[in-house]
Amino acid sequence: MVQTDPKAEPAVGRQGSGPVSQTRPGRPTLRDVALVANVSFKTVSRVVNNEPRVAAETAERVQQAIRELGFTRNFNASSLKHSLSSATIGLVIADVANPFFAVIARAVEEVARESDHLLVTVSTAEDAERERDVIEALVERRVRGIIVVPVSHDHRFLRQELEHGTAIVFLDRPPARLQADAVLLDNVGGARQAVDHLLAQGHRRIAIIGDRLDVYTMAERYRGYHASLDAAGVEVDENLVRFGCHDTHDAVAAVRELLLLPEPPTAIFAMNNRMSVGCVEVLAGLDRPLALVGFDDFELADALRLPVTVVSYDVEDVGRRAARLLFDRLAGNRDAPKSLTVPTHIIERGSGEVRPSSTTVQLDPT
Amino acid sequence: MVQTDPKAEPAVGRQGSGPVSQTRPGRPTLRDVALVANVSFKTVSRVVNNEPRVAAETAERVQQAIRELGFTRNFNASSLKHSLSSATIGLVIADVANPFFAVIARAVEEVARESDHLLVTVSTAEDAERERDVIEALVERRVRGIIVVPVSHDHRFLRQELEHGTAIVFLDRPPARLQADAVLLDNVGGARQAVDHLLAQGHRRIAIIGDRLDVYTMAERYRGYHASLDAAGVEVDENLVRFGCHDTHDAVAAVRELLLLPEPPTAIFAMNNRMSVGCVEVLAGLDRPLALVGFDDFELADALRLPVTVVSYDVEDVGRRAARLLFDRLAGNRDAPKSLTVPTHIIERGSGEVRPSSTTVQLDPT
DNA sequence: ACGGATAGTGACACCGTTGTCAAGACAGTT
DNA sequence: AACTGTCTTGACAACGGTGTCACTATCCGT
Repeated sequence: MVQTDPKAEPAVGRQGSGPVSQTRPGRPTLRDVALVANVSFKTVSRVVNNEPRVAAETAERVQQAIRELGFTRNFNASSLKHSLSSATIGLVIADVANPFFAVIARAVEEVARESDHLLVTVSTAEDAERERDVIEALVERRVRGIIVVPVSHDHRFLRQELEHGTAIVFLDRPPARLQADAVLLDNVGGARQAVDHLLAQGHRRIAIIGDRLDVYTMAERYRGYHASLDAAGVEVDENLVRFGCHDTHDAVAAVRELLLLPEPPTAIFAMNNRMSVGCVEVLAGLDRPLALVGFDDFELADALRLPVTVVSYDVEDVGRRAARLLFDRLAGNRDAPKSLTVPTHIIERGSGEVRPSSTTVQLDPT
Repeated sequence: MVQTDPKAEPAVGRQGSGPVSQTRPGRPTLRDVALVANVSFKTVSRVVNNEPRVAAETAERVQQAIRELGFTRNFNASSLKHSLSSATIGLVIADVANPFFAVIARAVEEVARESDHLLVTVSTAEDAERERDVIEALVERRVRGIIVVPVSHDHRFLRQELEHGTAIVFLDRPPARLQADAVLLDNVGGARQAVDHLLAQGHRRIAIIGDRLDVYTMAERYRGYHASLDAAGVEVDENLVRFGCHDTHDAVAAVRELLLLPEPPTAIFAMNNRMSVGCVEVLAGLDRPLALVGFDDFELADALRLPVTVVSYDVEDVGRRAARLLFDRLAGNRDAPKSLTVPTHIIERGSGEVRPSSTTVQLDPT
């Protein structure tokens, strides 16, 4: 039972009947199994990979040893050999806790699983430096492909990766200074729909609340806002334009400020789901609510005190398409980079159909 | 300058001034870089790892070659060498798109990032077989640790993994037939708080809606429900007990059924955030709403037509603690398995403070 | 009885990297 | 000039697997 042989022999006695106590830390390898089963490690490899040319009796003995030692193949080592890297893809997003990204993550993971790949999800927190770092980390791990919601404005550093065979698909925002696949939304069109809708209700003082303008989607949606107002001959009042709101909390503050203006808006266009939620928290407390249309649908939007009219689109589909594009590349597709645009549509729930009130809205400034 | 050695030479000409066109597919290796920089591959390895003993001029030449070829170290190969596997941990959850899990994922990723680890997130969809499969896949990739929200009721298959050095922490639900670390909620206590609260408002017919009873958290919360009613001397009416609701949709159906009972409930205890949302969707449409207390807080719960009273707890903290426990193990802690229980508290928002109505509630059965 | 096919197995090189060791160059000592 | 030490570099063996090939034993047909 107790062995004193100081040499490389693993802690296996094999003269008892009970399970062997694995003294040595670390995982058993093919060689350890081979020693126990009394075959060469190559034969163990054959058994592990279900290769045909193994005698049934030998295979059984090997299986027994595998169970006994709790052997599991080292996937990294085997993929090292045939150089096709770990069956893994990467997803680079801003923040998993944001429902938009969470749904994307689920869709991508689902497609990945269909192709027997694992998904590594990493967050950038909208930081360009972190973006480079995490992509670097993924490349070092030799993921086969990366789906990225980009932050930085220069993706030339990815050109060599593409040439080396890593598939890269951009999601929600296009690549900058790089030719690559992308799945985007009709941001301009969606924003136009939103603002057109508010204009049609008679609104003229339409505020807009969003994140930093250097985020691609924000810029695009702002373009749509502009285009809609321009087409209607309504001048943009810079006082009603509020960028730089990063989260719900910022949006709440922005709405409060808007309401305290000498000439407050009668409607708000919230540029993403975070902004919408912030708006709702304030607007729900008002007697005579402002009109609100938000970009992005979100759960419970219809169960709120003020059910929110939104510009919606199939988020799951966005993720799925990006993942499909990626696996298409991995399967060998060498066509020129493709860019898909997913359409948007408006869902009327009430908040967007509020008419402008003649009297100025009151807010208790707390 | 030009070398004509027919052997092992990669597709690199090096007689021009412009960037070298990489004809050969596949990634450059240390050897490729070495060939270009005219040093041994070991020297390149030194440069890549910032080892001290390299002449400045040599290092510069190597760096140049690295940039030129777009070389990136193969992390899998290096971790193969020193046998401490890829700096990666795994997170096994039911579904990333569920806000509870999304927040957990973010918290875990954050802690992982602090320790320079990547996070692989995989979903089980509450399927025990998939649980085994994905854990197997993670182990094959030699993740250093796994945080798992378990589904199956027998985790003995993980014992050998633990012995082999893979850290495993259970989250939200305890391990079955295995000694391992866990971070849990005070499910019984939380449920008691919820039902006690409803009893205090005068309710006696308190319905309960939840997922399958074989999910640990459901069973525990049901115990709390029972305990509370028992203590108050109220008999449990089986008609008011609705299990097997997997999603929001199922919950909606369950509430509809409850309302059509000859003796409908005056209050509902929703056993998780999915159930609460389902309840809200129905209750918000009623003239005289039933009382509702939900387990799990959720975004916008306070902006709903019927602001929802919930049993809350710090979800982020749950994830963080699990991750800390994991990295603590990876750092070498060999203490006996620990089990943490995160406390819960009630947040009153209105729905839980509705008094029982004397008249029977009416529902238009659509 | 003999050549050839085939089943079963092992030896060995190799994947891309790091650790170990040794060797060459050069400076400073004695 | 010989010796020591430091700096710089390369050869070579791992790490844990897989692919290739060669070898033995058996089986078949003639």
